[in-house]
Amino acid sequence: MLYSELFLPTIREVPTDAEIISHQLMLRAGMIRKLTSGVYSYLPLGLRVIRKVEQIVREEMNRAGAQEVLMPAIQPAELWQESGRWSFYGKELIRFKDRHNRESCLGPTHEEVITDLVRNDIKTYRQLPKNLYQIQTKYRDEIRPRFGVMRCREFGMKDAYSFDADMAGADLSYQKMYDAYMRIFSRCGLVFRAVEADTGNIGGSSSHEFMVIADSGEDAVAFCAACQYAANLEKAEVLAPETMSTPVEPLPLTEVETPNVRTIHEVCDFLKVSPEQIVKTMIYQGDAEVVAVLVRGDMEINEAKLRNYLKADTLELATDDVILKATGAPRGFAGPIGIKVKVVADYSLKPMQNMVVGANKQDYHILNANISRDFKISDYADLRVITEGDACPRCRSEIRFARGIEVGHVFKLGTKYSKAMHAMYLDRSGQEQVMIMGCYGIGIGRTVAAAIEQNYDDKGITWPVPIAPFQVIITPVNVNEESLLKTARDLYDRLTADGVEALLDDRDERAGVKFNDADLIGIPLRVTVGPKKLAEGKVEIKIRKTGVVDEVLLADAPGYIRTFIADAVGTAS
RNA sequence: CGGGGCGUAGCGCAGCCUGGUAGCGCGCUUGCUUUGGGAGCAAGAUGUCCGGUGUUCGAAUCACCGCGCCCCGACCA
Repeated sequence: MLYSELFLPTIREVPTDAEIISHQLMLRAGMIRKLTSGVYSYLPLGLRVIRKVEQIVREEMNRAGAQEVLMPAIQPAELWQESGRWSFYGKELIRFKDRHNRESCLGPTHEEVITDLVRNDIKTYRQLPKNLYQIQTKYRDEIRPRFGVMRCREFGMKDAYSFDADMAGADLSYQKMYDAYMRIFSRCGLVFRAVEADTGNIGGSSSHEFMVIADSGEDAVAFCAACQYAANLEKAEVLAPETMSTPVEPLPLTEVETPNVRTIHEVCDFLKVSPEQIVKTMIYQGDAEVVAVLVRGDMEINEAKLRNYLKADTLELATDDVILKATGAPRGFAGPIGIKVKVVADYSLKPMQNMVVGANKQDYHILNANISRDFKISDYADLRVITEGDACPRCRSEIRFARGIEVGHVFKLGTKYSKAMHAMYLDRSGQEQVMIMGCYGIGIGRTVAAAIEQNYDDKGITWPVPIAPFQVIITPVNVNEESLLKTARDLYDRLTADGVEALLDDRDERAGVKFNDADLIGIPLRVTVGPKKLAEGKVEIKIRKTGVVDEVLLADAPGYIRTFIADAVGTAS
């Protein structure tokens, strides 16, 4: 490709509305342009990278035994009503009526369509297992699109769906996808971690997220410093305290006036106690029941855990009315003593003694509350958010936190969709059985953005070779010198003939401009064709990522370049 | 949806407070010079000042109503 013909508008200045580095660099490097909030066009350079990632995904999916299909973006409401998600999915689903007034939507994901496809044509265990995938555009009307291509309303996603006859088969399908994902993200040159995750509204029994470690990540990951354990914060298990603290003399229950003191912070200041002595009492409204949840004052309740514990579809903080009814006091003074709803406590309550609790009475708290003497707890459970320094639930070593970008997610769906939509098959004995499903997603554009978050410097992007838009850029320092341009052209022709993805910067620009553009767009190798070295029959080859410059005889350059690329691509895969 | 901010040339911004006929840098066009890390000189082109309504002799500037975008919170690949 000739640079002079490429549609590659680079920007020198940093666009102010781009907050994170990948967004800035994708704009500056002429990869993307925004059409409207959360909707982007890919320009030639950006699309080349997208295609590279897609190709890696395709190769690994095929290698894992999945088959590519392509499903529609337009989907009828009936399928979604059948699965129950038409009412459940919410505003994120872009709905519309066609000219015949039929309710439709733009697919945010394809469990319904694939399940419909499979149930119509797969009838027997002999046809199972199957794993079908597609790389297709998804539509989600995100509450707040942000970070450029990282979180947008229209985006490219690889989604795969497995169908198995039994659990053992489903587990194997899941493992194959898990392994394929490990290879995919490794090949993309990413530093990532597979973490245990909550299943969210896709549903199902278990799941892993593939997190690219980056400070700009929207997700927090808890991981063990010693073992392989890693989990999304909302999933990470917290162990019950092993040892009780040394018993102290229970002090008499004392009610104190705490005018307008509501938050943990205010209580600490007012009563001169530390948060560890306080019990936080939160009133939640589950599907049908109202519960009081207790956790130590310095800790946070994990609503995902609570929802799972209560087996509730919906869960939210109780309204002021409900709180008043349950406690007899306004928000801010709830406590377990005399409360009129079921009380569950996080394990963190177990060792606490002489605690500070709300008095269920406006402007009052109670000192020296003790479990069983003063109030009862109907159940203990793991209900809090893990904190840094907690014990690893697997090996009891120390938990640390990192930020991550979720680029992939694998779910064991079980029978959630196959049951609702009657995806059945006949087993060996002629009995009708429900298929066991799994689903597996990769955000293509997000993977590209994540790769930039991990591969850049002050000059621009430093692409990992396997996903670079071009492998080498050839820069004649002055195209008005015939010999330089001709040498560069010959080298370009030779490399292209060898199957190397080369870009020839034949623009009549100053060398500095070309060098800066080459650095910005991040091509792994730059061959500089200049008068000084050419007089010795040499060119310079600069490695973008390391900055290392090698002087190479012109005749040796193609070999040098092919070896470099083969090593880089080979090592990664 | 709640809270904050912004909207003036392709990009980055000033001008707005205190109303008086639109400006800077970069980029773009042409010419000459220059040519190994974002060149110099000269001459140019480019604006529904987000939109509407109002106030005023006069509105980018003041008021009201919209719209769009960005950032912070609940969602997710």
